[in-house]
Amino acid sequence: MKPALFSVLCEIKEKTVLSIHGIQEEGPPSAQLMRLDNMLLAEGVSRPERRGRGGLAAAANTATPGGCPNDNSLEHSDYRAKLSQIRQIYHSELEKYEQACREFTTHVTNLLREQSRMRPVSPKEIEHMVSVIHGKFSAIQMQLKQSTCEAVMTLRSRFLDARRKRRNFSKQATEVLNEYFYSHLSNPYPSEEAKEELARKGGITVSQVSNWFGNKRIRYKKNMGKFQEEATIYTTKMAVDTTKVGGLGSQASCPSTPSPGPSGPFPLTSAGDALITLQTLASLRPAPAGGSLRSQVSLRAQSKDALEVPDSVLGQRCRAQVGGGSWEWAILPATSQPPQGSLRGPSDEEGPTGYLVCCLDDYRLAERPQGHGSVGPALPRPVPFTPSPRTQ
DNA sequence: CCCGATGATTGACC
DNA sequence: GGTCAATCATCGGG
Repeated sequence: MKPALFSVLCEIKEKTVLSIHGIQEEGPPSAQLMRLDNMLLAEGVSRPERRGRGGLAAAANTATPGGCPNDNSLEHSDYRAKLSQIRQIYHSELEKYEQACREFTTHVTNLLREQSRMRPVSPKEIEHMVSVIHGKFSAIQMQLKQSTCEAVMTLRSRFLDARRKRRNFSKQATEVLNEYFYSHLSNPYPSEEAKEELARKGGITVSQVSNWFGNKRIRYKKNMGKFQEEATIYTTKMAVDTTKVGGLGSQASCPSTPSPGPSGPFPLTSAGDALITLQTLASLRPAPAGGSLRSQVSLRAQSKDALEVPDSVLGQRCRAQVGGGSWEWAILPATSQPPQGSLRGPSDEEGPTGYLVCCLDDYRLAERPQGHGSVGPALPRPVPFTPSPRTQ
C-alpha cells in the first residue's frame, strides 16, 4: 500500500513541480541590483571596515576643493564617521540576513529531507526550494542595499552641501588677497600665475581667488568710501613690508606683478607701486608757518594706526608739495626722533583724521624717478580702477 | 535674533 | 573663458 501511494504522490509531484517551475522561474538578477552593488563598492560601503583608509577618503578629497584645511579635516572626519556608521549597520544587517538565510535554508532542507521519508522529495526540488529561499532573502538584501545607498546619497549630498556652505577665509588668505588687491588697485586683475600664487599663499583654490577678486572689485567700486580705511591699512602694511625687506618696490608680499599697463590711473612700475603706498598712507602738504619749507613736512595721518607708519617711510622717497604749489620728489630723513623732528598725533578733539606733524630737518629733494610725470599732486588716496578697458 | 560682511552661484555680456 | 552684477546663503558680532 505504502509504495503504491508513494508512486502516486510522485506523479502528482512531478506535475506540481513543473508548474512551480513555470511560475517561479525568474530572470537574471536585475540591473538595478548590479547598480546598487557597484555603487556600494564605489562608496566604500561594500568593503569591510578599514581604519582610516578606503574609498571614502578619496571621495572626501574630491568633495572639498578649498577653504580652511582645518575645517576640511573636521568635515572629513564627520563624513567618515557617518559613512562608517552606515557601513557598520549595512554589514551587520547583511550578516544577520545571511545567517538567517543559512539557518532557514538548513531548516527547510532538513525538513524536506525529513519529509522525503514520508513523501517523494527530489534533490532537484530541494535545490529549487533553496533557490527560492535565496531569492526571497536576496530581495530583502536588495532592499537593504537600496536603503543603504539612499543613506549614503543623503550623507553625500549633505556633505556636498557642506562644501557649498560658506566658510570665511583664514586671516592669512584675506591678507594675501587684500595686499595684492590694494597694491594693484589700478588694475586688480591678477593673471593666472598670480592667482595660482595667491591661492598657494592663502591656502585656497584658484577659483576662490577669482571669486574673491570678482566680489572685491564690485564691492570696492560700489562703496569705495567704506573701503578707504581698509585701503589705508593694507597700503600701510605694504609700505612697512617693503621697507623691512629692503627698500622700494621689492614686492615682498606680492606674487608676480603684471604690469598695470598704460590705461590704468597708475601707470607705474613696481617701484611706483611702493610710491603709491607711501602717498596713500600720508598725504604731504606744506608745513605750517614757522619753518623752512624745505625743512618741514607735514604728514597727514588718516587714522591713529597710520601714525605708527611714518617711521617706516622715513628715508624713503616721496612727493611733497613745496611752496604751496609745485610737487617735488623728496627723500625723508632716516629718523624723525627728536630733536630733529617733533611728532604730534591726531588728538581726540581732532577726530580720527588728524595731523601728524613731523618737522624734519633733513628733508631734501630727490631726483624724480624715471618715467613719471613731473607735475601733478601725489595721489592721496587709492584711485578707483576703471573696469574697462581691461588691461589683461 | 538682527544685520552687515562675505564666499559662492548664476546668467548675461564681451 | 573671464568678468560683471545680482542674488543667495551662511557667518559672526552686537
